[in-house]
Amino acid sequence: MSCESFFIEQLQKKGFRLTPQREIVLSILHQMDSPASVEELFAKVQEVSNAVDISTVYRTLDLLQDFNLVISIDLGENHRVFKLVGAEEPHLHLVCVRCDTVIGVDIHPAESFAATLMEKNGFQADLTRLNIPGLCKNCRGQKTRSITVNTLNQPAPLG
Amino acid sequence: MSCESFFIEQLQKKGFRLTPQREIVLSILHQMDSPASVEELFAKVQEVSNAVDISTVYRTLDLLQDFNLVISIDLGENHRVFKLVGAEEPHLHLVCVRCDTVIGVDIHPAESFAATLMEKNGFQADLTRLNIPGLCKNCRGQKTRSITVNTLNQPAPLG
DNA sequence: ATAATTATTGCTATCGTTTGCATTTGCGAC
DNA sequence: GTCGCAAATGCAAACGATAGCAATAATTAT
Repeated sequence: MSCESFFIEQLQKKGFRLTPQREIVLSILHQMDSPASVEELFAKVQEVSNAVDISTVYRTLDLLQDFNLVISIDLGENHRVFKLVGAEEPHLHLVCVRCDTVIGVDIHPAESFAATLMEKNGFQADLTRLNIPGLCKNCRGQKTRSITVNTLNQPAPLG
Repeated sequence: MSCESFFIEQLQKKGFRLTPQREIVLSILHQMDSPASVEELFAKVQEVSNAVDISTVYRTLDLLQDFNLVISIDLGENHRVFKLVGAEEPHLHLVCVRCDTVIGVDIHPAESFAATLMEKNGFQADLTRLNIPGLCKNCRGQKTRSITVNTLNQPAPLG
């Protein structure tokens, strides 16, 4: 697969090595159909070989992120998930703060917004790393929220 | 100050208590002129009273976030900073991935973009929690980047 | 003012992630 | 193939952040 061949190519270019551990982690990422936590990924890696250490999984994920083959998404509450993006068009991610679903969407609607930021602030936004928090279609429909959450969502003070 | 009075009001409303520790943390946040890490905040808190535990600082920051008086910004690399926003208009944050500077900007240019997301994806974006990664004016000018970083920033593979 | 109630604290243990280091192993040179 | 070197690994220790819990202290009722 070309995702693997790109990985191998990148490794060789940098003088890094192709190891069984790295192949396993990449293949597991391929199997996932939604972004997965380290815990999930490590569990699946261990099904293949229980000799692989979790620190190697972390290190491989870092490497894949450097290669832009994987992105990580912060779900808040110290919850982070990883997603293989190598084969896809660049896109941004809508992250539901309620159910943690991640939706990849076309990057183009954001480009005029990015242009405004550049014009007004001289800031060059990196839309491929942009994760947008909010409520997905499903969760938006569900209005039953706990009292605690409701009362906390009040307007900010004035001074 | 009205930020403090809002805090006290919110505490009373929920049956929570105003403690010296909470007052200290809030006053330290007031002193900071840029977003600060827990490490920095805790150091300053200890200058006031070294009896305050770091877990209390964490808990107070959580509480202030629930009250929408404080926001936290993920700088990546497991680096998180906190910023007092109680007195400000809601705005979004431009986060420089190079120097970690955080710039607060007006939320309005993002609203048409948010409208597009709602229309196309049924997703209700929360712009007040939106942090946009990219390069700030200063860092955009500096083209001298390490070879490692340059070679890593290559287009994604096709398949 | 005093007592009762219960939120909050500091301490400790724990969890998830990272780092240091000796050992292993991939990979190029021979 | 074998050798040599440096990258990568597994292990264990360290680190930042969190949770449990007994002791403390802020608020309410008396």
